[in-house]
Amino acid sequence: MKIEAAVEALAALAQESRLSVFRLLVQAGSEGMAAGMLGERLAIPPATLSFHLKTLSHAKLVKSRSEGRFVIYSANYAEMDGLIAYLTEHCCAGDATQCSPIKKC
Amino acid sequence: MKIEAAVEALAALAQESRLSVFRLLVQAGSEGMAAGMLGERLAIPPATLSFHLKTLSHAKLVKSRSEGRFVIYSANYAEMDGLIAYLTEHCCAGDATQCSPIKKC
DNA sequence: TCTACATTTCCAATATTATGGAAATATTAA
DNA sequence: TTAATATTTCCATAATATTGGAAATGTAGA
Repeated sequence: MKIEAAVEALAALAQESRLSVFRLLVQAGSEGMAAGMLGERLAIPPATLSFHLKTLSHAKLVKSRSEGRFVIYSANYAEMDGLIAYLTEHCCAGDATQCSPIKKC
Repeated sequence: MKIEAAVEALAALAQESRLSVFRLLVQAGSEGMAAGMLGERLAIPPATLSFHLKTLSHAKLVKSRSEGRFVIYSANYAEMDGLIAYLTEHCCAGDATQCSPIKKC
């Protein structure tokens, strides 16, 4: 992952509504969750939610698929994996033992 | 770590200059690096750098100490640890094996 | 086709963030 | 004390992000 992609992923997650959406999608697992359900659960109006989902999609942190008139969003674990790997590699370098995921090994 | 702190840490890192500063401080290790050296290495004007360092400090991602007329900044590994742990716990939950730091174990 | 519903786009208002010159502050050395 | 250097604060400007109502788009069922 390049620094530009890392910045974009970090920015996508650096907003409480979006981080909440992402967490909910992680909980939802691979089945994902419809946009409307996300909005209902988090009390976010449709237009606002759509804006945030677009931001997360553009950062590749979520995927979407259509099912009838529903749009089902799901977390993209691969991209999150990439982000965590980036942070672990570039932001713990030289002192990697201090970062918890590695410390656990 | 609460969601508010996670958002603040993510926001602090979600800007290329600041992420570069943090990476440089990680490389610098516990000795840290003077503000002026950071600005020189990254070609960031003093006022701009000071603004970004304040943002990183407020998010607790960097610490600073004075040495004479220099202010030495250093990475706060503990907070980065906390952020990575938060992301690993809340953003990979239920499917934790898909996140690389754990996959490596 | 018509109606209902899900979601997105459009748009404008508001809020937040980023930038950097200039002045202020702080420290050291002469 | 004075001059030099390091950093921060002040400030105005510009850029970007957030919000959500209303209209548009797309889909399913009657």
